[in-house]
Amino acid sequence: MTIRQLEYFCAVAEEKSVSAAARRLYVAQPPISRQIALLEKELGVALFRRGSKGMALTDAGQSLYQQGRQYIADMEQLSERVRALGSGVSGAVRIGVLYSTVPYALPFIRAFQREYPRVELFIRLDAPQELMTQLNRGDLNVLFLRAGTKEAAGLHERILGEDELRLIMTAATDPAPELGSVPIERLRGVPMCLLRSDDLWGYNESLLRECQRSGFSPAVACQCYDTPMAMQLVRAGFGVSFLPGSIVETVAGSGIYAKSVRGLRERSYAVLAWSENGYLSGSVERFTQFEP
Amino acid sequence: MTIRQLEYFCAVAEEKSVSAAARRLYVAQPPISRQIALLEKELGVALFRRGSKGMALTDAGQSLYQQGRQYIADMEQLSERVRALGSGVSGAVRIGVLYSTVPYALPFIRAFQREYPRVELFIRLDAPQELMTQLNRGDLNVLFLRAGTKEAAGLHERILGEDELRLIMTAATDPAPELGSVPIERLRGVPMCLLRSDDLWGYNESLLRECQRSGFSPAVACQCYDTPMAMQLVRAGFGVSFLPGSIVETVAGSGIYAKSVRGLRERSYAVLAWSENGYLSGSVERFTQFEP
DNA sequence: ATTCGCAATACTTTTTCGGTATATAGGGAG
DNA sequence: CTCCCTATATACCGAAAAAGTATTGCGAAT
Repeated sequence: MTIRQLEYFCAVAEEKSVSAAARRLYVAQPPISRQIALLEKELGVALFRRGSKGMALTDAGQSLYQQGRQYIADMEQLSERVRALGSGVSGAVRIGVLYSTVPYALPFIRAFQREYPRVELFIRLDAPQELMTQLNRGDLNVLFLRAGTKEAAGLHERILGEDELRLIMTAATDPAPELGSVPIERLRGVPMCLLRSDDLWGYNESLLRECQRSGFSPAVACQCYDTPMAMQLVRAGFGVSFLPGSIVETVAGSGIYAKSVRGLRERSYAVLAWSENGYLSGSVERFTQFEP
Repeated sequence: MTIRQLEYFCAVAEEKSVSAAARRLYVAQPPISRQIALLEKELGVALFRRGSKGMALTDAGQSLYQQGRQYIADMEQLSERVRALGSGVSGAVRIGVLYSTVPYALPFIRAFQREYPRVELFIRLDAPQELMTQLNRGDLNVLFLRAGTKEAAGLHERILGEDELRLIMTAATDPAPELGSVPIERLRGVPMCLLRSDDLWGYNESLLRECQRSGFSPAVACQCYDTPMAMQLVRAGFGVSFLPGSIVETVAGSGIYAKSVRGLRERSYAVLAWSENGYLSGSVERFTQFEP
């Protein structure tokens, strides 16, 4: 029993005529007769009562017709679903977002969602180490990260935007209260709350280099693992910290503000990253190539 | 997309290997590769990730596999259902039963039901004219009737059993209270409640003939259309009546009893009848041929 | 680096499927 | 009642598709 036999059969059942069905399907009449006969032989049932005024369904034919039509429709739907999945218009994308990339990630994700509303999106906000672990485990498909000067191993990266590194502080810890921007020399001896640098995608290393070019080493007050914690530390007066410019707006207020650092040329890049090896599903592929 | 392609695909998905699937399906390996490739081309999706350690499903493949297995199972089930319908092990039979054939009909139907429990049975008890109308309209498929000496037109008949015609009466209307059986001459002048004879399958005609052979005409008290009414009339003392022997037991009691009529040679045949022209579904065919 | 295993490709053979021509049956008109 | 018309079934042929055999190509493991 093949799909084609079912289609022929249903056409004949609807037209109540082999000839009419043949015309509708753009084939000759004998093949239809033959396939119907084969189907009947295989099932061991007469599906039609042959009369000179056309073909009428038997009980068995009636049953086959009702279910057969549904069956053919199911097949179409099945193909369509898989096709959609392959082309990326449906499926799922699991996204990991680093806190400081939120200003890039959210508009991107939103635009993608508008374009492909049938793709399920899962979003996880976490620290870079966690995100990487989950990417490698396959629990996440793509990450919004910060790229440093180094190339990350085993990752495809796509730059979404670049930011100036800005100093954030409270009024009490402002190294240059009288100026609109802070000369880098003023950072000498100022306690800083830095994000840990054992991940490849931070900006600490380059920051340290910049300070050393100015002839001093920064005073590290403490290190933390995520941006929100660093913000809390700054707010509590532990010291100052650095953030990419674009994220500053979302965390400013409540006693915290940002200034540029004159002489700090280092910039931070927000990137979309995904695994170099390993398989990308259609929807993930679409996501990585998506242009908002 | 064909069923065969789906089957090949599912086998490969399960074995995670083209070669293993080929062995399982008793075909060579290249056809499997080719059909998979064709399927992928048609759907525009990679269904497998090819590695030297076998084939692994992609997301699209995963989806197709889950639904495809179900789909194939559905096809099997579809075939089976139609086959069953054709062979008569499932389906429906609409049965009309004449009151006086109940002792034959019920055991027959019960035995059929035991043999083919998946066949739906609809049973209607009615007067012969009604039953015939419904048979001709196609509302009923088979009838349990009484056959007279005449052949019924347009009906196949199958004799299920024969009965002596017995006289039923109350003590007050017994024409021969002192005898165990009634000589036919005693019926002279005895009022009778007869079933109407304008149907072909009654026994009135032959009964009248028998009386006339004995030299008298029966005194007709009244005529009715169905056995239960005749019974009520007898019970109420309108007169005596005739019934096939086998039904007498089910209606005896409550003042009514039966006696043989000596000299009445006419017998009544319980028959299973179905339309001569017109199409018989598998289950109806089975029913008509059924031997309890 | 070599070899082994497995999937893909090239090519041949067989089967199946569709097309043309024709036979056959049933119904309606004269 | 006969003829004809319509519609389905059958016969046969050519084309397309599928399976089989042989071979290549690619990765991984030793």
